Amino acid sequence: MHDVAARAGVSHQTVSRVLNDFPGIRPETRERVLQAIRDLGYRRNMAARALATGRSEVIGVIMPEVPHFGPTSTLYAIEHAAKRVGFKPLITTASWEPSSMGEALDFLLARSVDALVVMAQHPDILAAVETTTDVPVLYVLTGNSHAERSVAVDQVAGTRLALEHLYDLGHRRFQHITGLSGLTEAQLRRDTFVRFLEERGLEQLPVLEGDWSADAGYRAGLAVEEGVTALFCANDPMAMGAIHALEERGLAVPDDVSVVGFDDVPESGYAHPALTTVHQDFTEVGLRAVTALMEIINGREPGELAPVEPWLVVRGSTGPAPA
Amino acid sequence: MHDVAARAGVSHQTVSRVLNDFPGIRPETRERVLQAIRDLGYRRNMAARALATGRSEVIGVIMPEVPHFGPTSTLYAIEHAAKRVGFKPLITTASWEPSSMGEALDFLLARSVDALVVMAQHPDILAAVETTTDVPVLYVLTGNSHAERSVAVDQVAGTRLALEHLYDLGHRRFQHITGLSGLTEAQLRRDTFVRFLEERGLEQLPVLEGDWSADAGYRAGLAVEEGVTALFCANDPMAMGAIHALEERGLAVPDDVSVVGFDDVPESGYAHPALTTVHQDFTEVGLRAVTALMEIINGREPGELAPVEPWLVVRGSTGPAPA
DNA sequence: ACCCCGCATGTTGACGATAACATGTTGACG
DNA sequence: CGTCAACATGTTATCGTCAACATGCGGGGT
Repeated sequence: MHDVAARAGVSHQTVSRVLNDFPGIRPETRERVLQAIRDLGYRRNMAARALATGRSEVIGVIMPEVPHFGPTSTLYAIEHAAKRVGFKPLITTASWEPSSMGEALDFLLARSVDALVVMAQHPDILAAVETTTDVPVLYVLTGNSHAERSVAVDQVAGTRLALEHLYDLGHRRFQHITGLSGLTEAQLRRDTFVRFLEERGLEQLPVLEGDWSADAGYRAGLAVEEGVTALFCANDPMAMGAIHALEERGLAVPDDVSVVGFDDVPESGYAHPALTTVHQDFTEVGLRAVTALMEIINGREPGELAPVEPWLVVRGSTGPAPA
Repeated sequence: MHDVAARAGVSHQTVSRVLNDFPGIRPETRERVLQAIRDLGYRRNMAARALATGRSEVIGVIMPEVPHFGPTSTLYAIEHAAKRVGFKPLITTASWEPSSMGEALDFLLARSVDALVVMAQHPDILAAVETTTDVPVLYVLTGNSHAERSVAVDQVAGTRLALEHLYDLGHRRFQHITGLSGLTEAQLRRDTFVRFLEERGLEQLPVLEGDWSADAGYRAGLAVEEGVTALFCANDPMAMGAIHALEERGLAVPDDVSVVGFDDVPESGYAHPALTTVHQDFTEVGLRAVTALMEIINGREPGELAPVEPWLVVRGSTGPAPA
């Protein structure tokens, strides 16, 4: 910066002002500085800037350890939204063990991130984070729990859309393949499933434990009970695995069993049969998250953090209940 | 840091030494400092550290703008490998326009990243990057071009595995659905496809343009020529889309047409029919990339950057050529 | 008893930017 | 013609850390 100042024949402070778009710089001076910057290929050192200002224009993002569709899509959405306001995400993964979460936090906070996005998949850690720091924190992908500080797709609504669709088609014997045990979204879908059956007075068959993977879906599909006609899967890959298993067992989809997934991954329209699924708009989630964080960073109150509404995409994997 | 020093009754420099594991500190003193750190919940300011040392323990990663399986898997692999050596990835996306790439570079270099991973999907930008900076740069996912500074799965080998498999099954009429035009990996798979047909003296039918998406695969599948019995798709989602299209046209897979994908996404084993595909070990790519970068950062020569070998996973979507 | 050496720790000055305050230069106005 | 804003720019201190050098202290060799 000093060199730039010398070359432009001004003080380093003037260079700083040009860089930060301060008012009250003669256009001619500004041009001289900009030219010097170009000539020298100067790039400002953000570490120094961060030290002086306490801001870094970086958003810390804590991701789950396994790269599933939801988190990665959201990450991309955050990146794109953040880029437009000059921020970038600094990524770290953490499991839900407190030590892992603690390390992730330490790392990000030590780098003086301006905000934190926690893709908190486990309820226990939520509180722990907030007490550790005064950096604005937003939870993402937590269903609609922690509504105060969370941006998420409404899991309860999504689950109900799927189940009502099946119910309306005449199905009365339901089973559910869960997401990875302990994660808030998996738990919300599961709880809503159980409650739905209760409300309608339907038989509670055992819930099948999954972990989001197509492999788990396949295994669970092998364990689906006889007589079940409606299978609600906590995500699309598990639905694909389950369909594969059902067909191996001689059960046709949707003639014998209707299957619904969750996420609407881009391939789901081309599965066989094409998958009926709940669409989640992760782009919107990322956008709202970044928008809200910017409000907080700039000292304004973020608007209402309404849950993002999912919608049902009906395709070939669901049909009327067999007689 | 000053507060910690005061509380432990030492100078701030001693605190610094403890933090950085310098030798020659009395165990008792070290313990006192550590206790003070714990008491005060002190966290060191990496911006200041970065300013003083010029190192940040951050790896800049430039990703393509669209979150496909390969880049995201690799990103995760990089994150996991980097975490073990105390680094984290700072993410930015860029298209292959020079301005976009330039912005991404400026952002990352301004933050004094210690190394750069470029998921360079376009050959033109490769050179541009290197002249801009003296930070160690590694290209990832570039096929086996730029072997000097690149870690990648051997695209030529992978493509040949797929094509030889089909050839050995008796297929003689091939078509190819490409990845997004202009990207190095798509180009390598395409070039290798064309060369393979030349070598075997097979008819060159038009190459079908895709963009990695299942939608594009579906559209291309509708355009597959009559009489084609072997379809090589540049990735798995396009293969799924294409299979869907073929079956809509009354062509059975694999009885009429054999289809091979690329990537081995976790769902491909549960597609219908299960997809024969080329497995790419992105975890290995990420690991090798980080390992090599650490060598360079620490002033050692990185070992040979051998391409990662892909392998073929044969499943139900390929079979003998029809008579 | 003296010297010198090595260990453990303290002191000072970067690093590269911003913030707060200080200065110089115009031009309008009484 | 002198005064005082308002504007444009310069000067100095500061952010939190590390590196280089300085210091104090105890002990072994002669």
